[in-house]
Amino acid sequence: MANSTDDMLHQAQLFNDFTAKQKLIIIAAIDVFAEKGYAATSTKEIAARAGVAEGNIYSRFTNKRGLLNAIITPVLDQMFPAELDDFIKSRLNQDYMSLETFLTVLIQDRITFLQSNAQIIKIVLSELLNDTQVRKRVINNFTAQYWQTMTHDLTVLKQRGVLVDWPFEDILRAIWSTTSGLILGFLYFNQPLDAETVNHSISATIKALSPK
Amino acid sequence: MANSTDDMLHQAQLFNDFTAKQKLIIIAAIDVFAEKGYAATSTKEIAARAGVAEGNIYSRFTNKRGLLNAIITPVLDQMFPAELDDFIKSRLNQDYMSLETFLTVLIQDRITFLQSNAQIIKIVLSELLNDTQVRKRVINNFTAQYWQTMTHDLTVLKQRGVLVDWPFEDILRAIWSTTSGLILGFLYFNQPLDAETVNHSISATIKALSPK
Amino acid sequence: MANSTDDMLHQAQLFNDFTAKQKLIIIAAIDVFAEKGYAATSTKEIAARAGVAEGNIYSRFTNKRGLLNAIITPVLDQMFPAELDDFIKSRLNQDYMSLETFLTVLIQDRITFLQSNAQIIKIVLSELLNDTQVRKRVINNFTAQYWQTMTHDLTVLKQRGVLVDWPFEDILRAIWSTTSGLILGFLYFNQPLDAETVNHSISATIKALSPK
Amino acid sequence: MANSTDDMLHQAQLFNDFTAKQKLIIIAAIDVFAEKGYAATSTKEIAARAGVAEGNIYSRFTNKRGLLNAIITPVLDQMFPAELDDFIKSRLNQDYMSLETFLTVLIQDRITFLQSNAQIIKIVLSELLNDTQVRKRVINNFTAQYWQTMTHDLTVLKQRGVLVDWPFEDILRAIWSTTSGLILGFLYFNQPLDAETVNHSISATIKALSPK
DNA sequence: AATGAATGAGACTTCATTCAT
DNA sequence: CATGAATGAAGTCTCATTCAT
Repeated sequence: MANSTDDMLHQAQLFNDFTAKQKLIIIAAIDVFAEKGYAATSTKEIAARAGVAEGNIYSRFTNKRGLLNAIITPVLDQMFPAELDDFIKSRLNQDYMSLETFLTVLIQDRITFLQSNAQIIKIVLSELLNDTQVRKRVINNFTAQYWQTMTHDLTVLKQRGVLVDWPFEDILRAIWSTTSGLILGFLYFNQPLDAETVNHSISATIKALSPK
Repeated sequence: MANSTDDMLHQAQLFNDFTAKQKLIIIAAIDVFAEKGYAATSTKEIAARAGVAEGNIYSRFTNKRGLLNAIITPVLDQMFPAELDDFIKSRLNQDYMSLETFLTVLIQDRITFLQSNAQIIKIVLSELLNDTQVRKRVINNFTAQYWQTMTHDLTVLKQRGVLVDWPFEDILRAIWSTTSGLILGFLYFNQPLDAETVNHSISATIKALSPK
Repeated sequence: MANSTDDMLHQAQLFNDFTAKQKLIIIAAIDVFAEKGYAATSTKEIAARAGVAEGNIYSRFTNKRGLLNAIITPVLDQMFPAELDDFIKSRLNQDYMSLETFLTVLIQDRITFLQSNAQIIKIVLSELLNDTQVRKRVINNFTAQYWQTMTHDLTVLKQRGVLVDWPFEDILRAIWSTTSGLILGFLYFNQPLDAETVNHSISATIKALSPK
Repeated sequence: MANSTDDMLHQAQLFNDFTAKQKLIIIAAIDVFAEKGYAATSTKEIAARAGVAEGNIYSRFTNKRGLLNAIITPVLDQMFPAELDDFIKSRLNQDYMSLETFLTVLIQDRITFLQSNAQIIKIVLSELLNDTQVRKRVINNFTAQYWQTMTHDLTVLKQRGVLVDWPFEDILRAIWSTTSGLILGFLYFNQPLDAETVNHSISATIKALSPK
């Protein structure tokens, strides 16, 4: 499946440091990696799809894994942002910030992110399951700053009595399960990602995490 | 990582049609496929880990993919069961069956299933992302009978007013997202799967799917 | 240049631990390595010359360097023997052992050895110049036992007053320079290795190392 | 190992026809060729070590082998000089010229030459073993004029009765074996090249070639 | 049935060389 | 003239699969 125009525009932003030909390689690699998986993809096929000589891959990315890393790194780095959305940041410490607003902004933001990077997300996901190194990077990115930011904010909500008093792990899992379920259905099973569907998921999460 | 004793006992049941030597191959293949992914695993490594000659793989399983299919088929076939748990079946049509009981039994059952087949689930999951054929089989298994069974039961609950009035897709996604999130955390990120954690997930799902 | 019949008989003894097909590979590799050097030889050419599939090289010898090592190891191990020729051993401690006899037996023995392993010697020599690892192995083989054996015997000859009183290094260099010069002329410049030529070299060494 | 200052000064003389940038390439190539051998060296590494673009190699030296030839040619041309040292020339036809003087001057001169061109000598040596073309050039340089000059002078010494009456091949081999043994020990095995060591080698050669 | 040696296509990668800038 | 990106042939090595024993 070829990248959509939107994807290509978005990827153009992610890979600004690369030359035009390098971008061709990256675009092609994203396509094939997302379709068949990293291990089942040959550099020959990538080169052919990019319309360049195979050697280019190695002069720019050192080796096949270097190409993979160049692709997934920017997405990995943005997957668990160190800072929350400005809107949330500005209102969270004010007493009128509801759980509903918090979760809505949070989940919407991540859905937009995941959808914008659909193809790369597929690759990251597949490697997450198969590659210990990638898994470690994800865990690291998660714990490094995101965890602290989130737990800080969740604590505020807990103290205000609008959030269920569970361990943060369970709360975060609930949020991410819903978000991921939505995206995976969209990415792999042609399920819609329209406003109503998203709203149901957000609504489900809000209810799930509200105290009884 | 080697299979646990529980896994091996469970797998012994799944693969009763195979000879002892074939089971050795299957056990070994499950281990390596789950660890590194199908594409990154060589038949030589499987044979070595099983302690048999490489040729044995081909005499019974035709080829590498045949071995994969032999492994994932029984799990695929049970992943979306055509019939619900006896307890649910017996009570669902009675008016005192609560959403809470329904979801608790349903989710508990799938968690038990997924956990019992942890290694194979990893393999199925990875192939789901990378292999169109496997994805089609999953979709097929899902829609064939499970969908009808579930929608029938969910309809009953909806009519009784204890279930939110959303499309079945959204309801099923909510259930499966929670369940999968729990299992994936357990399988890939060393998260616990103890009673409290499971209860929180189930509780979250119940709240999520209850009408306001 | 193909191996001579003598070489092949000799090599059959050196490589007894290998199967027939492995020996074919070794014979072919010796030929090409000796002719063009290790680095300039492709495994494809070796396989073609041996009449086997290229993969065989890797299943038996791990990699290209493994094949080189299999070839040079037995020769390296015999190049600087830990024990001298029986004849020398038996007579050296007797008072009538002359320097002439000592050197004649010693040099003749090494010439026979070097000539019998002509092709492999070429390979060893080339690697000696280009590969630090091989150089270390040679130095190690030299110092491990050969040095002690030789210096012990040379000491006896010195004490008897029939050997020039130089450092052992200089004496050994004189012996090996002559021997090597003879062999290299034979191997690379089509010079003869007949009795008269050898006798002149031995005679030169005897005179060179006799006290004035 | 980088070139010593002496080497660089010496090389500056050998490669006067080249521009500064070309000399940088030559210096770098000498280093790497001497260390790993011609075949195992990439032009990319040479360019990197020289601090120039890879294309420069090709604009002046045509190709990799052209670079090798540019390096070894001046040394090959001087290895077997057509004319002997002035001192020898002037005195050889006089009756008081001793074998001792002859060999001392001759060997000292070659040792100085070989030592001054140590790195290039390593390259020449390695190619001598692996490359038929280089071997032919050496043989040609040897036979072209050096052989005639030497045999002429050796004949004088023979007639005067101060030189052993062997074929010239054997005499020249004795001289060159000793000289080469000295240099090789110095180049590859960290052996000393001090006055005493050299004197022993020269002394050995004199004795070896004196009539009994 | 079982073995694992053998095969050869094809994977990843290197590298001498070219050529547009 | 200088650069180094680009090329693609060729190299090393892997691996699914076959088949003689």
